[in-house]
Amino acid sequence: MTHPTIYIYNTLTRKKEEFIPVNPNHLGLYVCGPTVYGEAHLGHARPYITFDLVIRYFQHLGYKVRYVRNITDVGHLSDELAGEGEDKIAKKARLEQLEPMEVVHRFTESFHENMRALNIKSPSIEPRATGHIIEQQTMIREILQNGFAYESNGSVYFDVLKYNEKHPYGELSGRKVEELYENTRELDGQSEKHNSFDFALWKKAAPEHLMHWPSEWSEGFPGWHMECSAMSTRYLGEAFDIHGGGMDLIFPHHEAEIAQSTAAHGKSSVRYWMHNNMITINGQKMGKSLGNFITLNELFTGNHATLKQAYSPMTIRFFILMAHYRGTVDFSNEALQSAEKGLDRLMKGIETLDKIKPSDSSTIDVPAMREKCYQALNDDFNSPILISHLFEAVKMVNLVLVGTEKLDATSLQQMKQLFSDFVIEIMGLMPESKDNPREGKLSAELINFLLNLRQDAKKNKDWGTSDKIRNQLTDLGVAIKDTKEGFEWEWK
RNA sequence: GGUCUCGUGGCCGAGUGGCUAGGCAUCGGUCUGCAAAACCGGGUACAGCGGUUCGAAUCCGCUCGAGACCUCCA
Repeated sequence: MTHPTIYIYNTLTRKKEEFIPVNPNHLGLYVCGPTVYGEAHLGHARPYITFDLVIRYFQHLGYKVRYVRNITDVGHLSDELAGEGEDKIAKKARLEQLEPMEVVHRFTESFHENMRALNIKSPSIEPRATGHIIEQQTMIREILQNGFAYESNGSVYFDVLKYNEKHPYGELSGRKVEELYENTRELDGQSEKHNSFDFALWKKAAPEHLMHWPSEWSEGFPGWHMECSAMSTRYLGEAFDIHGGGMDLIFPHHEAEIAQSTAAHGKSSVRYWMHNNMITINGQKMGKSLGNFITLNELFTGNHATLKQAYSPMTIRFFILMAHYRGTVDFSNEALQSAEKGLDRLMKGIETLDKIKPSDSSTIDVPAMREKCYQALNDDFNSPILISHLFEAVKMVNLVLVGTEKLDATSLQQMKQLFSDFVIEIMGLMPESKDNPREGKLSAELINFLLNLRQDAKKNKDWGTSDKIRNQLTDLGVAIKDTKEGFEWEWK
């Protein structure tokens, strides 16, 4: 099977590179998943939607995809005080008087619900850090044996200086070890480390620490960056195609991953590093630490002071796809509303296709449009360009309906396939049924009855009655659209 | 302070040397009893200054402004 050439921007080289899979016709992709200690917010949606587009496109092209996205349920320190830092999850658990695994379970479920709502495909494997302690310990041993780590007071640290003698440290983030000397902040508990920029592979647990496992070094827990190295190797091998995640993970997380893998196996396992940019709000990064985030559930319900209305999952999805993944996206009600209307226009275009009767001839070159769509995606997954082509297609469809353009049976079928492939399958945009919260008070039959009554009134030029029905129903939340044939309506 | 990114029409957001991106809003038109909805169409923007070039939003320099990373972060 031959595939089109895909160009991917590789963070490592800072340019677009031709994608060549490690194994022909296969894609191995690892994406850093969430730390499940709180509800997912809008910022979390971005990488998972971005890489959902990636896997959907590769699958569309016929690649066999193995997509691994982890759940971090242990390990990342929450305090700046590295020495006394406690696990984020353990901390939350203590605050809420819950077992750590209870917290993990709750927010994992919530995360999954959000992902499902956004029509994000489930990964092939969703490994958990706590389920791979053995693998992480094994890898730590390899790094120790290769001389790139040292034990100190029950903890194991990565020896950045020693590593840097043989392999360049800082390639991905563009940092140099000499600069790290100047720029790394002095933290407590640094005495165990040879250098401030050394990072923990294994951490000895404090007595009150709830999550810990036995090891030859200490009763403790794995360091911040081990899980991704260990689990990506376990499920994708020592060389795989793409590793993705948010830009904020480049340093130190992904830099550390490269160092760990190289220290253990002699080479980095990743061919292409892909990083999505951040979502901003008022020009600032949306994030937990700044407290300026809006959770996905809040978006879906409109239940947040900043929100002027609720935004459906597909609106969020479309909003994110309207920008290229490497640019920032600034949140605003105006931008979301614009996305909502744009999406509506796109989906209406698909509905319009079903109303079209094929002509004898065609004035539209559908295969050429399709080719343009492929080109957009092949160029580093340029979804905004793809969307602009699809809007062109919508315009064509509308012009066919009006009679300005023509589609024969073959072209009509090709056009339907175009939308089905690119909108539904690849971009993952699903038609959404509008909520009808007033259904309890108003039934569809009753509305139809009233509108038929209005039709009769209109025939008799009884505009008073006709407008009264229209105005009343409008006030009750029914959007009436008069058409040539009669009327249509929907919940507003 | 160090490293890096960005500044596009009312708003969002593509585009990297010459060819109308697109969406939302607005305005005009079609349709309609009037509306609404829908559809069609118009408007030529690229922070400022200087340079390279036949030609720059696109390359180079400077200035101003915004942001990211350097600590957990998607």
